[in-house]
Amino acid sequence: MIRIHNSLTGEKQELRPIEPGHVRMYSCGVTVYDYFHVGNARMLVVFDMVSRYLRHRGLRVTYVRNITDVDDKIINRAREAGVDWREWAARYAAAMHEDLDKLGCLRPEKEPKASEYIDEMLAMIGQLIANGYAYQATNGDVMYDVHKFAPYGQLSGKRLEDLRAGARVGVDGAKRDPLDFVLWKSAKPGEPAWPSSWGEGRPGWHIECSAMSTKELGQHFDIHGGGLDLKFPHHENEIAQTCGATGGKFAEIWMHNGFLNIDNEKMSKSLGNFFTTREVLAKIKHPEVLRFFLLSSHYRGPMNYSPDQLAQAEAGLNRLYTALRDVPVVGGDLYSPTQAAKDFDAAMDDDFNTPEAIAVLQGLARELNTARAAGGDAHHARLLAGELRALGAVLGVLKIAPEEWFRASASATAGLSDADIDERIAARAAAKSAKNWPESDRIRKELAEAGVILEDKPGGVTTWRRG
RNA sequence: GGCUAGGUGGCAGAAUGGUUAUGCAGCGGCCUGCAAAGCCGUCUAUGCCGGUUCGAUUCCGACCCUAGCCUCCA
Repeated sequence: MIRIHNSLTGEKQELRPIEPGHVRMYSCGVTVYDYFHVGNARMLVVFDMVSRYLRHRGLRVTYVRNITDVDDKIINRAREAGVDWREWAARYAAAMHEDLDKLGCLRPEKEPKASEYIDEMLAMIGQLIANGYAYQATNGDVMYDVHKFAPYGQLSGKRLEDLRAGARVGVDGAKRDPLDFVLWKSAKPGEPAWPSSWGEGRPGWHIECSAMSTKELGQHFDIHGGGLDLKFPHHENEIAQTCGATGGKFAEIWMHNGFLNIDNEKMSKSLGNFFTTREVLAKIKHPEVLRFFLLSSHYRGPMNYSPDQLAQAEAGLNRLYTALRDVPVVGGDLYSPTQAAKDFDAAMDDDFNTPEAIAVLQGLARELNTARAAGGDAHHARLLAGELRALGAVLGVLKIAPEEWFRASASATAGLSDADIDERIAARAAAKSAKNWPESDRIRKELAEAGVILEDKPGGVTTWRRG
């Protein structure tokens, strides 16, 4: 039984797909106005992990993650650069795919772009007006009338009075209520616009997700996810829109991932404390390091980004790859579900407890190290290695050959080449056979200073890895 | 001010009404020419004050602190 924390109720509930055996899930993707930052990466990796795990448990998954390509930020950036907004969005959508591929995120079944769903948005807005939930304001914008939707605030636990008491909502003269939000913005010169019954204009951000999710998954589906900061107002507004237009149910379970902070503060442009995923990927040994780090803490809690944390993630992964090292894989990985596999599933079944699942992997590594030690059970070791790889794959890690992992370097260009290293090792082997220990140690130290660690194995074999 | 989440050992991070995850780091041992890796052992913890209980880190209440949302934001 898979249990998931539902933001709507604040409690864990059993996942019972509306259509038996088939989970339909949607997550709000990124706005492609720039390279996405590591905070975005957390959300993308988290929901990729969710979809991978549900598939691992034998469920069919239809995962839809949108691309927001109609947005103020895109329009402004494109204008500053003197580029067409479509071209600008396409450029960063392509970059996003490159980085996501590196991070091991599978492509969702559908990746709708907002600009291709204008008709669906207009239809939904029309329905909202017909149902009495929306109105055209004096400035031409079409607004959602939050008073009319009784459950408004249910997801975020906010009441309209409390929101107003906040007194931080700017008063817009065109709105009946400061909390009303825009569905359709009337056209401004030089901005993208589409014709509509309410005049030329473009969609508001919130209506995009309602229209795309309804079109691709139907109005009633299983899981809707996104970052915690989208809970209010974005997801609250999505509920108001979809339920207001269709009169039916929307997502059964709402999932929100916590923030990735820097120095215990949320990343933000104003504080200048954010990193793009692209620049982080360039600094680490392998993309799996970032992915492993992002999954090393429970998805709902906050976590802190720091180089030290990445180093710890690399160390953890090192241990797992070390266990897999030199264990022959014959005809693909052998997988025989054991207690560890059951423990892994039990941890993941409980609201995707990836830290505990990783602990199971570490336990498996220990078992594997024992089995493959001199005098151990080589056949058992192969089974364990296959299992470790299979479970790692569910989290999207341990996907490369151990040798590749150990030869990878955080700084791809600097340092010694593989051939250089082999040459020094040969020189050291000669010194060793002459029992010239000072020379042997000198070479080892020299390599260590270049970031290469040597390991003498039984039988006079020396292997190396980049630290 | 309103609402929400959280405060666990040197670091990160789970779990749990009583038997002290996991990884990194440290210490001791085995192994090694010496190392590295591995294995074995081992030291550090549950913000503060009350309450319930045979017993609370875990449940309840107050307090302190932190973060987030209330405005675009994963």
